[in-house]
Amino acid sequence: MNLDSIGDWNRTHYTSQITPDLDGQEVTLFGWIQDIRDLGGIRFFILQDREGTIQLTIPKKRVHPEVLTKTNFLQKRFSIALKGMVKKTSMTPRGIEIIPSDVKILGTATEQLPLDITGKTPANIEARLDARPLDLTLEKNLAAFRIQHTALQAIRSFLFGKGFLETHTPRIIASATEGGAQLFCVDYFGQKAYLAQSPQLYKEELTLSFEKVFEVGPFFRAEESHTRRHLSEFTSVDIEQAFADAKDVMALLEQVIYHTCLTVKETCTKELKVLGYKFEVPQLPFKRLTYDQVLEDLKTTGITIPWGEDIPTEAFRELGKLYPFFYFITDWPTHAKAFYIKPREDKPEVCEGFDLMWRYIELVSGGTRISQKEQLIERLKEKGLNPDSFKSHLQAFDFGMPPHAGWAIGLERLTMILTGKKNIREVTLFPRDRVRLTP
RNA sequence: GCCCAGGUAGUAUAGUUCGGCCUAGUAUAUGCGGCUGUCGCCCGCAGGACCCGGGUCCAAAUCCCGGCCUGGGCGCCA
Repeated sequence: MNLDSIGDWNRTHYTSQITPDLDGQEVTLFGWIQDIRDLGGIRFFILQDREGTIQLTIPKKRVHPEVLTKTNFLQKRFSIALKGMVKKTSMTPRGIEIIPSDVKILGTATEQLPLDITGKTPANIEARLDARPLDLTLEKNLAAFRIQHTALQAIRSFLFGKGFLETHTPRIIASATEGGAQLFCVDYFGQKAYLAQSPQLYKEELTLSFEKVFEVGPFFRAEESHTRRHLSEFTSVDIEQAFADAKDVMALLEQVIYHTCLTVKETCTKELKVLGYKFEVPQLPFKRLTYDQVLEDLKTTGITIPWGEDIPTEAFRELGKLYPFFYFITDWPTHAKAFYIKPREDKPEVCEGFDLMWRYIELVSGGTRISQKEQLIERLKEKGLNPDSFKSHLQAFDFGMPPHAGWAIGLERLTMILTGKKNIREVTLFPRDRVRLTP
């Protein structure tokens, strides 16, 4: 098929901007054919663009013969441009339709699409991800990512307002930041290097100069996780603040979450409606549970965990039923947290690390960091890590490391909470997991 | 890494219990035809599938073995 050139046409409106008071006006629209209903003498197309849909109506005997000929070729997902007249009508849900006067075909599509784009026969996640570029055109998916976009925008503007600087630290690193073996190796000009699993060490080093920093970016974990809340590549929203402790950054965090929920609730009403999801903006302050309290609460559900042990998923699920919203867990056993988390001065077996939970999902983890070099070296050794491989990080502690604290939000997990999606891959454009490397 | 479940047209499913009535049903999608107000349009027609390999049996989508692939749970974590 010969495709048309876009020529000097410019879009005058998105579909969502067409209202009944534009009756009689000529508009230029760009978009895709989402659905076709041909009744014989009259033919309807649903035109979709980023912002929504609108009906194109072709009364076959009363439309330009050229338009009729052109629309004979149209199939689902063809991208088109059209000029047409806005017509007020009582016969469409939105009270308007477009009578095209000129149509250009800009892109074609296969006859048999790999997914049903009208939503009559929903596909499984696997089929959806295999055809992800098409899947993302579905209104529900557009809505989910619009919510993610809005959430991130809210977080950024809030942090800017609090004086944080946005930074960019390396993704290619020489040694582990968290310990353990869950790193992807890369060949760096013959040297062994790794993909960063977090910006942890760099953001701490930046508190020496910029004091309050944040970073949004992808990080990599080579864990063979097989769950609906893990990715091999995920997006982290990290902050680190000088002259602050866990209490300070927890207060900041709950404000960030509150502000984000409020913004999404207020500005994404259309998207939430499309998703059929309602969520309550959480009340401040969030509940703060200590690790010890959590163990007590779990006993009432019949789960007994010896002090010092990690809390298994099954227990978190029970806890989520007890606290079906956001809550902090504080005062974790020191050995259960990363080496850079500061032990409490009055009670060193417990640390100043915290998690922000949403039901059973660990959404954020953070804490006061160790700012004394000797203590950090000691903790590295306790964790079985070699201080020599952290040499370049440890030098920062010779240059006046301030007391500091920070946290990291899992952006996709936050999006799950804001959209009601149960599988993290649904809220990741092109998810990477244990088995998926394409598309 | 460990443990479960499962692979049937483009998509989603029925059928597998207890092998035969499966020449594999249904919905939707696709193609063709019809229809002037549809909006999950409607009506008719058509084409389209049992993951791969081996085994048992008169007979395998169905049972057995091996493989491949996928989903989910655990651990770990954001």
